[in-house]
Amino acid sequence: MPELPEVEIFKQVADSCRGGIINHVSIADPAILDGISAKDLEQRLKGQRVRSTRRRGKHLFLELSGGGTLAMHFGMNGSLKRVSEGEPDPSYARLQIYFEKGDRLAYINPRRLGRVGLAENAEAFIAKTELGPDVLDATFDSHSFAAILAGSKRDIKSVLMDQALMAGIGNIYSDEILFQARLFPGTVANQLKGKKATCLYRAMRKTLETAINSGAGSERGVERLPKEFLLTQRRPGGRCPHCGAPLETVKHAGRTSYYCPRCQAN
DNA sequence: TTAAGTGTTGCTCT
DNA sequence: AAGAGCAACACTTA
Repeated sequence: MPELPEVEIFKQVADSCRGGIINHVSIADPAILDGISAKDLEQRLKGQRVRSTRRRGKHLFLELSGGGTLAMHFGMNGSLKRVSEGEPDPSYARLQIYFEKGDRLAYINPRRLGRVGLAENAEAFIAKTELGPDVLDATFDSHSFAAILAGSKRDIKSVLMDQALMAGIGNIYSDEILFQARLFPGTVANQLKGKKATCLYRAMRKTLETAINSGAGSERGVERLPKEFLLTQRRPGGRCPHCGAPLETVKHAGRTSYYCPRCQAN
């Protein structure tokens, strides 16, 4: 679930904790830590404040008042929740940041495929991880997007999901974006030039923005998406919201793509 | 009961 | 060098 729209919602959750002084940190599962021990992380966080938050693709950064940035990734599932004092721990809360006021921020990660680490700053983490530009960043315009497509002979679905080329899109939203753009997932990227590339770029931005505004990542997020979204039907037996044809699936690199065989012509 | 499937990423092998 | 296969993990579905 956590692709760009969901992580953007988690960012808003983290923002609501800005300014609070961290009293202590509880790490229920050190396996989700990346490159730092539980003890060191607690030492580094204690007494600090979350000064600001940033997002790049599917990564969330909590920038600390005294330097250092907590870098979070949510894996194939996972979320961030603000928990009030006295409320029980959410299931699968692997790490919790307790604030002096009593509330806390819970990093939830059932499958333990996500990671939390401490970097000097977001830029350093981004460079090390080789993350491409965030697809919703204002500087990532249709020309930058078209240039990436022109430089790849791979299928468009893989290119959209390649975090080193552009960051934020995963299996779910790439299906939705290609559906909105009426493109077959196996279309070769460098065949999408000019108007076609621009059309796909606009579909990408609009789809992600719509998902964020629909409260993606909150509970029942999919049901709150517009009914013309493929995602509302993205399951075995689902039908195209546009023409009613049964959806079909193809596999690329082990990932299942859903598409409408009539609206997304090969 | 068991096995296969799943929203991600990163490694290995070709 | 790009792309396939698989492993990491926990849970759900067939």
